[in-house]
Amino acid sequence: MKTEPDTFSIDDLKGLGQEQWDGVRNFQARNNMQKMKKGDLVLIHHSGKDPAIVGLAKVAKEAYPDFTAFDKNSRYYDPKSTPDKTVWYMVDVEFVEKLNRPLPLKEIKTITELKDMVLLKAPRLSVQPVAKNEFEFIQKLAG
DNA sequence: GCCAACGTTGGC
DNA sequence: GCCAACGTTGGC
Repeated sequence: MKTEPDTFSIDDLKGLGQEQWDGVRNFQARNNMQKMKKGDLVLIHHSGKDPAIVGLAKVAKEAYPDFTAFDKNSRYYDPKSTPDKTVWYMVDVEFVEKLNRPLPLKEIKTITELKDMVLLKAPRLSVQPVAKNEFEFIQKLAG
């Protein structure tokens, strides 16, 4: 899962312990969230300045309606989604750990084992699948 | 249903 | 700050 550290960083998640991953307004990303199961591990990636995979989280609650879409005052308000007919969903994410060594995007690009990562092919997709071998490789490298 | 225009994201 | 990639919108 990607996030802008200026908006919500791994340290923010660490401080809160757990948080609702709201504001996802992209169908592909939403579909990926709906596939998540409680306990699934999640890599957290910072986008923007110094893009890097920075930490680990896990799914604390499976997909449920993102109510910020119903709130006219929310920056994530979307009239397409109503309580009766929900379009957007979110999951709850729980902090697990920060990587001992954040893995910069620049470095990911040079690693053969990680060359097929969705992160490199669809940099704009905010919730994306990670292959098992990719995940294990990153854990071993940066854990 | 297609496609141009536009806005947003994210890497550099 | 720029630009490429991509998703969404709206006119036809």
